[in-house]
Amino acid sequence: MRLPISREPTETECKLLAAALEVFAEKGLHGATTQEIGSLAGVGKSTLHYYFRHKDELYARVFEDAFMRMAEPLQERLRPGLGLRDTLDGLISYQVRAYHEQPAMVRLWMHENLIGAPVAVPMLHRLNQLPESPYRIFVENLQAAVDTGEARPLDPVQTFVTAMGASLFLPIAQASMVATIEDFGNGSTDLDTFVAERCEHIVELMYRGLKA
Amino acid sequence: MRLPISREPTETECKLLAAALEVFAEKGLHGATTQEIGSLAGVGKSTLHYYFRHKDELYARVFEDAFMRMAEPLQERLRPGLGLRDTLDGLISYQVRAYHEQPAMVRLWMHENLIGAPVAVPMLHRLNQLPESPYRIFVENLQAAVDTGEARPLDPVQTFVTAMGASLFLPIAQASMVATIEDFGNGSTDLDTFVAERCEHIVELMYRGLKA
DNA sequence: AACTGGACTGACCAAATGGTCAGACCACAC
DNA sequence: GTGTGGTCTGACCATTTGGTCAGTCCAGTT
Repeated sequence: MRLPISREPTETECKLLAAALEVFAEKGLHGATTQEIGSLAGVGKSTLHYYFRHKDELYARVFEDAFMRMAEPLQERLRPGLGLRDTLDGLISYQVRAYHEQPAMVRLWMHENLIGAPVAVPMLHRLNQLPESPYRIFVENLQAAVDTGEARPLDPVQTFVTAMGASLFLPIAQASMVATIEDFGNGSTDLDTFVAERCEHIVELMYRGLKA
Repeated sequence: MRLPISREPTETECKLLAAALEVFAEKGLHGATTQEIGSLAGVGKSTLHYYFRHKDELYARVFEDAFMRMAEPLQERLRPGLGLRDTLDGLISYQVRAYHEQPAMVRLWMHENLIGAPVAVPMLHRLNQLPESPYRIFVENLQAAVDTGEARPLDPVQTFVTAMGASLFLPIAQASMVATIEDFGNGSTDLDTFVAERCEHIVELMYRGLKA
């Protein structure tokens, strides 16, 4: 009867977390049903409520896990002291590739944004407080590039938002954008090669646009 | 008893469409309830089903109306023959401002993307077929700039995606991004001034990044 | 064998969902 | 007055929802 607290997660628990990630990413917090998550994990929905009292608690747990799993590799790529181009490349190349390969993460985050980001906003504030926050380092490296004269004067926060948008927009709006790529692209390019070319395109565009 | 077909829309019908836009933008097709839309319009949900047989039909109608209302002004701004900078500015300035002022449209479109864009994709294909499609003109103007040597060689479709992402990302991910702006911004800037500066920032960045 | 406690479930509940339908209401025509 | 036809609604229905709960099952301990 007691709820399990802080111990090695059961195999069932892991299956539930994996199933929940999939279903929450597909349908969002409100669209997902505990029934469907349970079935996908191979258990009844009662078992879900046994491990995670409420849907919201499971959701918060899933989102935090997924978010940290995506943000961690950024910390290796974005080191303090990197030059303008390496800083841009560190953020953009990783995000373009990672989110293309794991579209579930983008979907999960978009659903989260559409309900007001109740889990993401506190997480971001906590993360950005730390000196090793990759986003903080990106902004600080940009500011340093401005100070040393490598980059022209610019608002590093604006540039951060632009870099994020350029990297994430394709997976975010994939359903709509693929239609346009089909209409205007040279026809032979499939989505995978388009994404592969995308890293170089964004980094080159932004580097040229930012350098002094 | 008969369903009304092709006549001047009743006042109630207009109220329902306006209410539906608001609720669909907030909660998406599946999250919205006919009950809530009806109440917001000041009628019972039976009235909604009287005018629009099914929720899906109302949704498709609302989305198509809203999409065309947003795309139309672009046709005035994006004319064939514009130079590189004017083409960039035509798309970006309008979208940054319009979607900041009407965040409901972005939300509606994001929800639509998350369910696979069943209404948007056919619409886009239809729109892009036309020679006066603003997206087509944007891409063609970019290609022309490359051909005349005003711009360096580049893939105009990649550039289109980048321009869309840079313009739309802030309203798309507002809930999360505002947190980061608060953490790293200079503190005094509120969202409105950040958005105002955003147009110039993106256009300048992309123009410098694209020109030969 | 008897007991314990965690893992798990089927049956159940109140609430909410999209949708239906018979009929009320009302301005207008005859 | 007596229709008529469009507008609108309350009551209703089958289904699904998140969540509860009593109780089953079973490995380990004594």
